[in-house]
Amino acid sequence: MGIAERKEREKEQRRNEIIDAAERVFFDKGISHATMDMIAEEAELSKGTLYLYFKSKEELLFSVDLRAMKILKKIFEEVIDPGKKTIENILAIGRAYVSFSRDYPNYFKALLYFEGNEEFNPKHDLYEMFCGHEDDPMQHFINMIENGMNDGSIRSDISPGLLAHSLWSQTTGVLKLAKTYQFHPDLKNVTEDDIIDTHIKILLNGIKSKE
Amino acid sequence: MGIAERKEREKEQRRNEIIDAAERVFFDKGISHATMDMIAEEAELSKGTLYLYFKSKEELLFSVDLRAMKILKKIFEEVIDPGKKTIENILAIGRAYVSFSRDYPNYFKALLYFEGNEEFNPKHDLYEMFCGHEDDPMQHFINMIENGMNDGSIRSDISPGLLAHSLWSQTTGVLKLAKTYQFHPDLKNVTEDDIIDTHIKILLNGIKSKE
DNA sequence: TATATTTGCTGACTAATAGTCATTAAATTA
DNA sequence: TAATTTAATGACTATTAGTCAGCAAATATA
Repeated sequence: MGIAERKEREKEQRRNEIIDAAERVFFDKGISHATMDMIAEEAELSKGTLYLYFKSKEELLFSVDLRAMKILKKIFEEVIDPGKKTIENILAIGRAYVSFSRDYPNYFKALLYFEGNEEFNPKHDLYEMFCGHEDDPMQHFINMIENGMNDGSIRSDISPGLLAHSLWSQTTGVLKLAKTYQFHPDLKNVTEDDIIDTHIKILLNGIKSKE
Repeated sequence: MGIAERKEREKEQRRNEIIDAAERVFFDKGISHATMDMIAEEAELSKGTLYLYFKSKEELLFSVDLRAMKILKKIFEEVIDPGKKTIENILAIGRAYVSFSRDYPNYFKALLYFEGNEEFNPKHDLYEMFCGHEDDPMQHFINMIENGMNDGSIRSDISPGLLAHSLWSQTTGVLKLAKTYQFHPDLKNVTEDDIIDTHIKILLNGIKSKE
Protein backbone atom coordinates (compact mmCIF):
# COMPACT_ATOMS: atom_id res chain seq x y z
CA MET A 1 0.00 0.00 0.00
CA GLY A 2 2.04 2.96 -1.26
CA ILE A 3 -0.82 5.43 -1.06
CA ALA A 4 -1.06 5.33 2.72
CA GLU A 5 2.64 6.03 3.03
CA ARG A 6 2.55 8.84 0.51
CA LYS A 7 -0.36 10.42 2.40
CA GLU A 8 1.52 10.06 5.64
CA ARG A 9 4.49 11.80 4.06
CA GLU A 10 2.33 14.58 2.66
CA LYS A 11 0.69 15.11 6.01
CA GLU A 12 4.07 15.41 7.67
CA GLN A 13 5.16 17.84 4.99
CA ARG A 14 2.08 20.01 5.38
CA ARG A 15 2.66 20.02 9.12
CA ASN A 16 6.18 21.27 8.57
CA GLU A 17 5.02 23.88 6.10
CA ILE A 18 2.67 25.19 8.74
CA ILE A 19 5.47 25.34 11.32
CA ASP A 20 7.62 27.15 8.75
CA ALA A 21 4.90 29.72 8.23
CA ALA A 22 4.26 30.09 11.95
CA GLU A 23 7.96 30.60 12.56
CA ARG A 24 8.18 33.34 9.97
CA VAL A 25 5.18 35.14 11.42
CA PHE A 26 6.28 34.69 15.05
CA PHE A 27 9.74 35.98 14.23
CA ASP A 28 8.56 38.84 12.03
CA LYS A 29 5.67 40.20 14.04
CA GLY A 30 6.58 39.00 17.52
CA ILE A 31 4.94 36.03 19.16
CA SER A 32 2.20 37.89 20.95
CA HIS A 33 1.29 39.94 17.89
CA ALA A 34 1.23 36.99 15.53
CA THR A 35 -2.33 35.89 14.78
CA MET A 36 -3.60 32.57 13.51
CA ASP A 37 -5.03 34.41 10.49
CA MET A 38 -1.60 35.77 9.62
CA ILE A 39 -0.08 32.32 9.94
CA ALA A 40 -2.84 30.83 7.80
CA GLU A 41 -2.25 33.41 5.11
CA GLU A 42 1.51 32.89 5.25
CA ALA A 43 0.96 29.14 4.88
CA GLU A 44 -1.54 29.70 2.05
CA LEU A 45 -4.13 27.70 3.94
CA SER A 46 -7.32 28.53 5.75
CA LYS A 47 -7.32 29.03 9.47
CA GLY A 48 -9.43 25.93 10.00
CA THR A 49 -6.69 23.81 8.48
CA LEU A 50 -4.16 24.99 11.05
CA TYR A 51 -6.42 23.54 13.69
CA LEU A 52 -6.47 20.16 11.93
CA TYR A 53 -2.73 19.97 12.49
CA PHE A 54 -2.30 21.84 15.78
CA LYS A 55 -4.55 22.16 18.77
CA SER A 56 -3.77 25.80 19.50
CA LYS A 57 -1.48 28.71 18.83
CA GLU A 58 0.50 27.60 21.85
CA GLU A 59 1.09 24.15 20.42
CA LEU A 60 2.32 25.77 17.24
CA LEU A 61 4.79 27.79 19.28
CA PHE A 62 5.76 24.62 21.08
CA SER A 63 6.63 23.04 17.73
CA VAL A 64 8.88 25.98 16.98
CA ASP A 65 10.47 25.48 20.38
CA LEU A 66 11.21 21.85 19.59
CA ARG A 67 13.18 23.07 16.60
CA ALA A 68 15.05 25.48 18.85
CA MET A 69 15.92 22.67 21.24
CA LYS A 70 17.09 20.47 18.39
CA ILE A 71 19.41 23.21 17.12
CA LEU A 72 20.81 23.90 20.56
CA LYS A 73 21.38 20.22 21.21
CA LYS A 74 23.26 19.88 17.95
CA ILE A 75 25.42 22.88 18.81
CA PHE A 76 26.31 21.28 22.13
CA GLU A 77 27.29 18.08 20.38
CA GLU A 78 29.55 19.99 18.03
CA VAL A 79 31.24 21.91 20.78
CA ILE A 80 31.94 19.08 23.19
CA ASP A 81 35.45 17.73 22.67
CA PRO A 82 36.28 14.57 24.64
CA GLY A 83 39.95 15.38 24.16
CA LYS A 84 39.69 18.51 26.26
CA LYS A 85 39.47 18.96 30.01
CA THR A 86 36.00 18.67 31.46
CA ILE A 87 35.94 22.17 32.88
CA GLU A 88 36.76 23.49 29.44
CA ASN A 89 33.92 21.53 27.93
CA ILE A 90 31.55 22.91 30.51
CA LEU A 91 32.71 26.41 29.70
CA ALA A 92 32.31 25.60 26.03
CA ILE A 93 28.71 24.53 26.60
CA GLY A 94 28.03 27.73 28.51
CA ARG A 95 29.54 29.82 25.76
CA ALA A 96 27.61 27.85 23.17
CA TYR A 97 24.37 28.66 24.96
CA VAL A 98 25.34 32.32 24.92
CA SER A 99 26.20 32.13 21.21
CA PHE A 100 22.92 30.41 20.51
CA SER A 101 21.04 33.27 22.14
CA ARG A 102 22.83 35.62 19.74
CA ASP A 103 22.93 33.58 16.56
CA TYR A 104 19.31 32.50 16.89
CA PRO A 105 17.76 35.34 18.88
CA ASN A 106 14.30 34.47 17.65
CA TYR A 107 14.55 30.85 18.68
CA PHE A 108 15.94 31.94 22.02
CA LYS A 109 13.06 34.37 22.49
CA ALA A 110 10.60 31.63 21.56
CA LEU A 111 12.01 29.41 24.30
CA LEU A 112 11.83 32.20 26.87
CA TYR A 113 8.31 33.08 25.83
CA PHE A 114 7.05 29.56 26.19
CA GLU A 115 8.71 28.90 29.53
CA GLY A 116 7.69 32.32 30.74
CA ASN A 117 4.01 31.57 30.31
CA GLU A 118 2.16 32.01 33.58
CA GLU A 119 0.46 28.66 32.98
CA PHE A 120 3.67 26.73 32.36
CA ASN A 121 3.80 24.33 35.29
CA PRO A 122 3.66 20.58 35.88
CA LYS A 123 -0.10 20.56 35.25
CA HIS A 124 0.31 22.06 31.80
CA ASP A 125 -0.54 19.88 28.78
CA LEU A 126 2.85 20.32 27.19
CA TYR A 127 4.97 20.35 30.35
CA GLU A 128 6.12 16.75 30.13
CA MET A 129 6.60 16.94 26.39
CA PHE A 130 8.84 19.93 26.97
CA CYS A 131 10.86 18.70 29.93
CA GLY A 132 11.45 15.06 29.17
CA HIS A 133 11.95 15.55 25.46
CA GLU A 134 14.62 13.55 23.65
CA ASP A 135 15.88 16.79 22.11
CA ASP A 136 16.31 18.49 25.47
CA PRO A 137 19.89 19.82 25.27
CA MET A 138 20.16 19.68 29.06
CA GLN A 139 21.18 16.03 29.11
CA HIS A 140 24.52 16.79 27.48
CA PHE A 141 25.20 19.41 30.07
CA ILE A 142 24.37 17.10 32.96
CA ASN A 143 26.62 14.38 31.53
CA MET A 144 29.51 16.78 31.31
CA ILE A 145 29.01 17.92 34.90
CA GLU A 146 29.04 14.28 35.95
CA ASN A 147 32.33 13.77 34.14
CA GLY A 148 33.76 16.76 35.96
CA MET A 149 32.70 15.34 39.29
CA ASN A 150 34.26 12.00 38.46
CA ASP A 151 37.61 13.47 37.47
CA GLY A 152 37.55 15.81 40.46
CA SER A 153 37.49 19.11 38.60
CA ILE A 154 33.94 19.98 39.68
CA ARG A 155 32.72 20.16 43.26
CA SER A 156 30.73 17.04 44.03
CA ASP A 157 28.69 18.21 47.01
CA ILE A 158 25.74 19.02 44.73
CA SER A 159 23.87 16.52 42.58
CA PRO A 160 24.74 16.82 38.88
CA GLY A 161 21.14 17.46 37.79
CA LEU A 162 20.67 20.14 40.37
CA LEU A 163 23.99 21.83 39.64
CA ALA A 164 23.32 21.72 35.92
CA HIS A 165 19.86 23.20 36.25
CA SER A 166 21.08 25.88 38.62
CA LEU A 167 23.79 26.98 36.23
CA TRP A 168 21.35 26.83 33.36
CA SER A 169 18.76 28.99 35.12
CA GLN A 170 21.35 31.47 36.26
CA THR A 171 22.61 31.79 32.72
CA THR A 172 19.13 32.11 31.27
CA GLY A 173 18.40 34.82 33.82
CA VAL A 174 21.52 36.71 32.81
CA LEU A 175 20.86 36.36 29.08
CA LYS A 176 17.43 37.82 29.66
CA LEU A 177 19.03 40.66 31.61
CA ALA A 178 21.46 41.29 28.78
CA LYS A 179 18.57 41.54 26.34
CA THR A 180 16.19 43.68 28.37
CA TYR A 181 18.30 45.76 30.65
CA GLN A 182 21.25 46.79 28.54
CA PHE A 183 20.03 50.36 28.80
CA HIS A 184 19.24 50.33 32.50
CA PRO A 185 20.47 53.48 34.23
CA ASP A 186 22.62 51.32 36.54
CA LEU A 187 24.30 49.80 33.50
CA LYS A 188 25.58 52.83 31.64
CA ASN A 189 28.43 51.91 29.30
CA VAL A 190 27.95 48.21 29.98
CA THR A 191 27.72 45.97 26.92
CA GLU A 192 26.06 42.61 26.49
CA ASP A 193 29.56 41.10 26.48
CA ASP A 194 30.40 42.69 29.82
CA ILE A 195 27.27 41.21 31.35
CA ILE A 196 28.09 37.76 30.09
CA ASP A 197 31.78 37.89 31.00
CA THR A 198 30.85 38.94 34.51
CA HIS A 199 28.41 36.11 34.76
CA ILE A 200 31.01 33.55 33.70
CA LYS A 201 33.62 34.98 36.07
CA ILE A 202 31.23 34.60 38.97
CA LEU A 203 30.17 31.07 38.16
CA LEU A 204 33.60 29.72 37.36
CA ASN A 205 34.83 30.30 40.89
CA GLY A 206 31.60 28.91 42.18
CA ILE A 207 31.80 25.50 40.58
CA LYS A 208 35.46 24.59 40.82
CA SER A 209 36.45 22.25 43.58
CA LYS A 210 38.87 23.58 46.18
CA GLU A 211 42.10 21.71 45.98
CA MET B 1 -10.35 75.94 48.77
CA GLY B 2 -10.93 72.71 50.65
CA ILE B 3 -13.08 71.14 47.96
CA ALA B 4 -10.26 70.76 45.47
CA GLU B 5 -8.13 69.01 48.05
CA ARG B 6 -10.93 66.71 49.12
CA LYS B 7 -11.55 65.81 45.50
CA GLU B 8 -7.88 65.13 44.99
CA ARG B 9 -7.92 62.86 48.01
CA GLU B 10 -11.02 61.03 46.81
CA LYS B 11 -9.48 60.54 43.40
CA GLU B 12 -6.37 59.04 44.93
CA GLN B 13 -8.52 56.81 47.10
CA ARG B 14 -10.58 55.60 44.16
CA ARG B 15 -7.36 54.89 42.31
CA ASN B 16 -6.15 52.78 45.17
CA GLU B 17 -9.46 50.96 45.43
CA ILE B 18 -9.09 50.03 41.79
CA ILE B 19 -5.57 48.73 42.34
CA ASP B 20 -6.85 46.76 45.34
CA ALA B 21 -9.53 45.18 43.17
CA ALA B 22 -7.12 44.49 40.33
CA GLU B 23 -4.71 42.86 42.74
CA ARG B 24 -7.37 40.56 44.11
CA VAL B 25 -8.46 39.51 40.64
CA PHE B 26 -4.90 39.12 39.32
CA PHE B 27 -3.93 37.02 42.31
CA ASP B 28 -7.13 34.95 42.35
CA LYS B 29 -7.60 34.21 38.68
CA GLY B 30 -4.05 34.60 37.42
CA ILE B 31 -2.86 37.67 35.57
CA SER B 32 -3.55 36.42 32.06
CA HIS B 33 -7.02 35.18 32.96
CA ALA B 34 -8.03 38.33 34.78
CA THR B 35 -10.30 40.51 32.66
CA MET B 36 -11.05 44.19 32.95
CA ASP B 37 -14.73 43.29 33.42
CA MET B 38 -13.84 41.13 36.42
CA ILE B 39 -11.77 43.93 37.91
CA ALA B 40 -14.56 46.43 37.30
CA GLU B 41 -17.04 44.18 39.04
CA GLU B 42 -14.66 43.58 41.94
CA ALA B 43 -14.18 47.34 42.27
CA GLU B 44 -17.96 47.91 42.00
CA LEU B 45 -17.36 50.30 39.14
CA SER B 46 -18.00 50.19 35.42
CA LYS B 47 -15.25 49.20 33.06
CA GLY B 48 -15.16 52.66 31.55
CA THR B 49 -14.19 54.09 34.92
CA LEU B 50 -11.11 51.89 35.11
CA TYR B 51 -9.93 53.54 31.94
CA LEU B 52 -10.35 56.98 33.48
CA TYR B 53 -7.76 56.01 36.07
CA PHE B 54 -5.50 53.66 34.09
CA LYS B 55 -4.54 53.59 30.45
CA SER B 56 -4.58 49.82 30.08
CA LYS B 57 -4.64 46.49 31.84
CA GLU B 58 -0.87 46.54 31.67
CA GLU B 59 -0.66 49.85 33.50
CA LEU B 60 -2.88 48.39 36.18
CA LEU B 61 -0.49 45.49 36.54
CA PHE B 62 2.35 47.98 36.64
CA SER B 63 0.72 49.69 39.60
CA VAL B 64 0.56 46.35 41.38
CA ASP B 65 4.25 45.90 40.58
CA LEU B 66 5.08 49.24 42.15
CA ARG B 67 3.52 47.93 45.34
CA ALA B 68 5.65 44.80 45.05
CA MET B 69 8.79 46.87 44.66
CA LYS B 70 7.88 49.01 47.63
CA ILE B 71 7.44 45.94 49.82
CA LEU B 72 10.70 44.42 48.67
CA LYS B 73 12.56 47.65 49.24
CA LYS B 74 11.21 47.86 52.75
CA ILE B 75 12.24 44.27 53.46
CA PHE B 76 15.76 45.07 52.33
CA GLU B 77 15.89 48.06 54.62
CA GLU B 78 14.79 45.94 57.55
CA VAL B 79 17.33 43.26 56.89
CA ILE B 80 20.40 45.39 56.34
CA ASP B 81 22.36 45.72 59.57
CA PRO B 82 25.25 48.18 59.45
CA GLY B 83 26.74 46.42 62.47
CA LYS B 84 27.31 43.23 60.50
CA LYS B 85 29.96 42.35 57.96
CA THR B 86 29.20 43.42 54.43
CA ILE B 87 29.27 39.93 53.01
CA GLU B 88 26.68 38.92 55.58
CA ASN B 89 24.48 41.82 54.60
CA ILE B 90 24.74 40.83 50.98
CA LEU B 91 23.76 37.30 51.87
CA ALA B 92 20.93 38.70 53.94
CA ILE B 93 19.64 40.66 50.97
CA GLY B 94 19.81 37.56 48.80
CA ARG B 95 17.94 35.54 51.36
CA ALA B 96 15.41 38.34 51.76
CA TYR B 97 14.74 38.25 48.03
CA VAL B 98 14.20 34.51 48.29
CA SER B 99 11.88 34.96 51.25
CA PHE B 100 9.97 37.63 49.41
CA SER B 101 9.35 35.23 46.53
CA ARG B 102 7.83 32.83 49.06
CA ASP B 103 6.02 35.18 51.40
CA TYR B 104 4.54 37.21 48.57
CA PRO B 105 4.38 34.67 45.73
CA ASN B 106 1.72 36.67 43.93
CA TYR B 107 3.69 39.89 44.01
CA PHE B 108 6.74 37.99 42.87
CA LYS B 109 4.79 36.44 39.99
CA ALA B 110 3.45 39.86 39.07
CA LEU B 111 7.02 41.18 38.79
CA LEU B 112 8.11 38.23 36.67
CA TYR B 113 5.05 38.54 34.46
CA PHE B 114 5.64 42.18 33.76
CA GLU B 115 9.35 41.86 33.06
CA GLY B 116 8.72 38.72 31.04
CA ASN B 117 6.53 40.57 28.57
CA GLU B 118 7.88 40.22 25.06
CA GLU B 119 7.42 43.96 24.59
CA PHE B 120 9.30 44.97 27.73
CA ASN B 121 12.32 46.80 26.36
CA PRO B 122 13.77 50.30 26.42
CA LYS B 123 11.15 51.46 23.90
CA HIS B 124 8.30 50.42 26.14
CA ASP B 125 6.11 53.15 27.66
CA LEU B 126 6.66 51.99 31.21
CA TYR B 127 10.31 50.91 30.89
CA GLU B 128 11.81 54.02 32.41
CA MET B 129 9.15 54.24 35.07
CA PHE B 130 10.00 50.69 36.02
CA CYS B 131 13.79 50.86 35.93
CA GLY B 132 14.58 54.22 37.37
CA HIS B 133 11.86 54.17 39.99
CA GLU B 134 12.53 55.54 43.45
CA ASP B 135 11.15 52.33 44.93
CA ASP B 136 13.49 50.12 42.95
CA PRO B 137 15.00 47.88 45.64
CA MET B 138 18.12 47.40 43.54
CA GLN B 139 19.80 50.55 44.81
CA HIS B 140 20.21 49.11 48.29
CA PHE B 141 21.83 46.05 46.83
CA ILE B 142 24.27 48.06 44.73
CA ASN B 143 25.22 50.19 47.73
CA MET B 144 25.97 47.12 49.76
CA ILE B 145 28.13 45.66 47.01
CA GLU B 146 30.03 48.95 46.90
CA ASN B 147 30.63 48.74 50.64
CA GLY B 148 31.96 45.23 50.17
CA MET B 149 34.37 46.40 47.52
CA ASN B 150 35.56 49.23 49.72
CA ASP B 151 36.26 47.00 52.70
CA GLY B 152 37.87 44.38 50.49
CA SER B 153 35.46 41.53 51.11
CA ILE B 154 34.02 41.61 47.59
CA ARG B 155 36.06 41.29 44.41
CA SER B 156 36.43 44.69 42.82
CA ASP B 157 37.25 43.74 39.25
CA ILE B 158 33.60 44.17 38.25
CA SER B 159 31.60 47.39 38.49
CA PRO B 160 29.13 47.38 41.39
CA GLY B 161 26.05 47.94 39.21
CA LEU B 162 27.02 45.18 36.87
CA LEU B 163 27.84 42.73 39.64
CA ALA B 164 24.61 43.55 41.45
CA HIS B 165 22.49 43.11 38.35
CA SER B 166 24.25 39.88 37.45
CA LEU B 167 23.60 38.40 40.87
CA TRP B 168 20.04 39.64 40.78
CA SER B 169 19.33 38.12 37.36
CA GLN B 170 20.95 34.85 38.31
CA THR B 171 18.84 34.68 41.43
CA THR B 172 15.66 35.58 39.59
CA GLY B 173 16.43 32.86 37.06
CA VAL B 174 16.87 30.33 39.84
CA LEU B 175 13.72 31.38 41.68
CA LYS B 176 11.82 30.91 38.46
CA LEU B 177 13.41 27.47 38.09
CA ALA B 178 12.42 26.58 41.63
CA LYS B 179 8.82 27.52 40.88
CA THR B 180 8.40 25.88 37.49
CA TYR B 181 10.76 22.96 37.40
CA GLN B 182 10.51 21.45 40.84
CA PHE B 183 9.00 18.39 39.21
CA HIS B 184 11.42 18.12 36.33
CA PRO B 185 12.56 14.53 35.77
CA ASP B 186 16.18 15.62 36.30
CA LEU B 187 15.24 17.02 39.70
CA LYS B 188 13.62 14.07 41.43
CA ASN B 189 13.69 14.46 45.20
CA VAL B 190 15.01 17.99 44.91
CA THR B 191 13.16 20.61 46.94
CA GLU B 192 12.88 24.34 46.42
CA ASP B 193 15.28 24.76 49.34
CA ASP B 194 17.87 22.53 47.69
CA ILE B 195 17.71 24.60 44.55
CA ILE B 196 18.20 27.82 46.45
CA ASP B 197 20.96 26.51 48.72
CA THR B 198 22.82 25.29 45.68
CA HIS B 199 22.46 28.64 44.05
CA ILE B 200 23.85 30.45 47.07
CA LYS B 201 26.75 28.03 47.41
CA ILE B 202 27.73 28.65 43.81
CA LEU B 203 27.53 32.41 44.01
CA LEU B 204 29.25 32.82 47.34
CA ASN B 205 32.50 31.41 46.03
CA GLY B 206 32.05 33.46 42.93
CA ILE B 207 31.94 36.86 44.56
CA LYS B 208 34.46 36.64 47.39
CA SER B 209 37.82 38.17 46.79
CA LYS B 210 40.79 35.84 46.90
CA GLU B 211 43.02 36.65 49.77
C1' DT C 1 -32.67 79.94 44.85
C1' DA C 2 -32.31 78.91 39.99
C1' DT C 3 -29.31 78.07 36.25
C1' DA C 4 -24.97 76.87 34.11
C1' DT C 5 -20.83 74.31 34.23
C1' DT C 6 -17.80 70.84 35.49
C1' DT C 7 -16.75 66.25 37.09
C1' DG C 8 -17.29 61.41 37.60
C1' DC C 9 -19.24 57.64 35.93
C1' DT C 10 -21.74 54.52 32.87
C1' DG C 11 -22.56 50.59 29.77
C1' DA C 12 -23.60 49.70 25.14
C1' DC C 13 -20.56 49.56 21.38
C1' DT C 14 -16.34 48.39 18.26
C1' DA C 15 -12.43 45.80 16.92
C1' DA C 16 -9.47 42.10 17.25
C1' DT C 17 -8.70 37.41 17.49
C1' DA C 18 -8.69 32.32 19.17
C1' DG C 19 -11.06 28.56 18.17
C1' DT C 20 -15.39 25.71 15.90
C1' DC C 21 -18.09 23.28 12.66
C1' DA C 22 -21.29 22.42 8.82
C1' DT C 23 -20.26 22.13 4.14
C1' DT C 24 -17.69 21.34 -0.08
C1' DA C 25 -14.18 19.34 -3.05
C1' DA C 26 -10.85 15.97 -4.10
C1' DA C 27 -8.86 11.61 -3.74
C1' DT C 28 -9.48 6.84 -3.02
C1' DT C 29 -11.93 2.52 -2.93
C1' DA C 30 -15.40 -0.70 -4.34
C1' DT D 1 -19.34 4.80 -12.16
C1' DA D 2 -20.92 5.28 -7.55
C1' DA D 3 -19.85 5.26 -2.67
C1' DT D 4 -16.75 6.42 0.85
C1' DT D 5 -13.09 8.58 3.07
C1' DT D 6 -9.97 12.48 3.64
C1' DA D 7 -8.55 17.26 3.40
C1' DA D 8 -9.65 21.81 3.43
C1' DT D 9 -12.64 25.78 3.81
C1' DG D 10 -14.38 30.18 5.69
C1' DA D 11 -18.30 31.99 7.87
C1' DC D 12 -19.48 31.83 12.50
C1' DT D 13 -19.19 32.21 17.86
C1' DA D 14 -17.24 33.71 22.07
C1' DT D 15 -14.20 36.41 24.54
C1' DT D 16 -12.20 40.53 25.83
C1' DA D 17 -9.45 45.09 25.57
C1' DG D 18 -10.50 49.45 24.87
C1' DT D 19 -13.90 53.69 23.35
C1' DC D 20 -17.22 57.23 23.61
C1' DA D 21 -21.75 59.66 23.62
C1' DG D 22 -24.58 60.68 27.19
C1' DC D 23 -26.32 61.05 31.99
C1' DA D 24 -26.48 62.54 36.77
C1' DA D 25 -24.61 64.61 40.72
C1' DA D 26 -21.72 68.02 42.60
C1' DT D 27 -20.10 72.58 42.28
C1' DA D 28 -19.87 77.30 40.73
C1' DT D 29 -22.22 81.39 39.19
C1' DA D 30 -25.90 84.81 38.88
